Amino acid sequence: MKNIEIDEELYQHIVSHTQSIGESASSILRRLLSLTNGENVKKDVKIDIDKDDIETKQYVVEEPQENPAQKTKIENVFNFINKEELSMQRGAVGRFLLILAAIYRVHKQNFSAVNEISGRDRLYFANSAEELSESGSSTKPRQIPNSPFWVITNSNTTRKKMMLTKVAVAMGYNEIEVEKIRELL
Amino acid sequence: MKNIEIDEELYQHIVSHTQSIGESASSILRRLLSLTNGENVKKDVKIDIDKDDIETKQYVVEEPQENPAQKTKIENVFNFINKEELSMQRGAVGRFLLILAAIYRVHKQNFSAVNEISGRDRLYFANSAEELSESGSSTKPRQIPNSPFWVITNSNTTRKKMMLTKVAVAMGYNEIEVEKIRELL
DNA sequence: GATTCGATCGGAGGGATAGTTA
DNA sequence: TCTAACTATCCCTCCGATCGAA
Repeated sequence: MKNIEIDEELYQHIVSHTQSIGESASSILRRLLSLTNGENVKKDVKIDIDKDDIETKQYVVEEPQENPAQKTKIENVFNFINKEELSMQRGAVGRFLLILAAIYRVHKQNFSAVNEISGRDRLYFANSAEELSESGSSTKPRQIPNSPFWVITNSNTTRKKMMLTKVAVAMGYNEIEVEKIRELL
Repeated sequence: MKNIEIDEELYQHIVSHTQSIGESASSILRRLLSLTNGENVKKDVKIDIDKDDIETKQYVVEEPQENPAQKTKIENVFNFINKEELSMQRGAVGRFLLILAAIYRVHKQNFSAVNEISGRDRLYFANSAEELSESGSSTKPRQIPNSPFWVITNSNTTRKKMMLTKVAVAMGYNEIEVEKIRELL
């Protein structure tokens, strides 16, 4: 649980959308932000069970699709990638960030695994610009759009591709899928 | 100010939509909940003007009266403008081109009127990079995306806004609409 | 003078490649 | 020592504020 500070007016706005006695701020906000059930369910049981159980639960809750577990996965990533937008970027950095943002959207839950990916002495990913700046010089940290994650940007395109590869692998993609992702850069 | 307690996941969701360094929870939430006005607006102009002026400004800028012809026109332009895409551009040039591209899409027929818009000795618009290059030095011509038109790009932001204004006027927009367009930059 | 306009030039971003380290 | 992996310097391009010109 986290505490955040909001202004009076916003508070009243949230309160006014209460739909049941004793409803929590999280619950109201989730409804207002359309972040309903799916994620709720996982959250609600976290208190009682351990990590592994949660994973199991998730699979139950998530799409019970047949075979194409991988197929839907890659399609999801590409659903969040606007080819037009990608090709519009003036350099590899823009594309890099867009691809990472797409992967983040699809893998919010375990995206933090990217924090394990790093170079010999520089960090590659972190949750703040500072951490990255401190791990090397001129690392040029950039925030992955709409995510709390940051990446290092000072590297050649080859290394950016390697980084993408590692991220894709960490998210569980297979060789072919990884190749597709890396080719987007 | 009020404090509310929310779950970890919801917290991450909110954080991930931060759009500026040090942005407050209220500000992010207001954006996500489309509660634009209120404190946000006031904040943005606080530096320059006093409270009374703010109130006035707000009322003026709000509500674009219902005048069917104008309404549909402005809606058309905005249909072709992806706010996300705009805010993603790293500089004014990117936004400038995107806005012009949107106007072009809506006003293909008489867009060539922009060729009349020019500076003291430089051309501002033309149908080729060469024409623009020849009319001045380091004019940095860029093609308006998905159009046969080119614009000069070497100018300060103020001038780019003026150029947008002239284009909007040439396309027949009224004062309020022009202001909305120029504010996109 | 006052104002508008042009384009130079300082600054930031991008990323290949020279240099460093294991 | 040689090589592979990694870092970050440094050159190039883009941006656009600023200041000189008209």
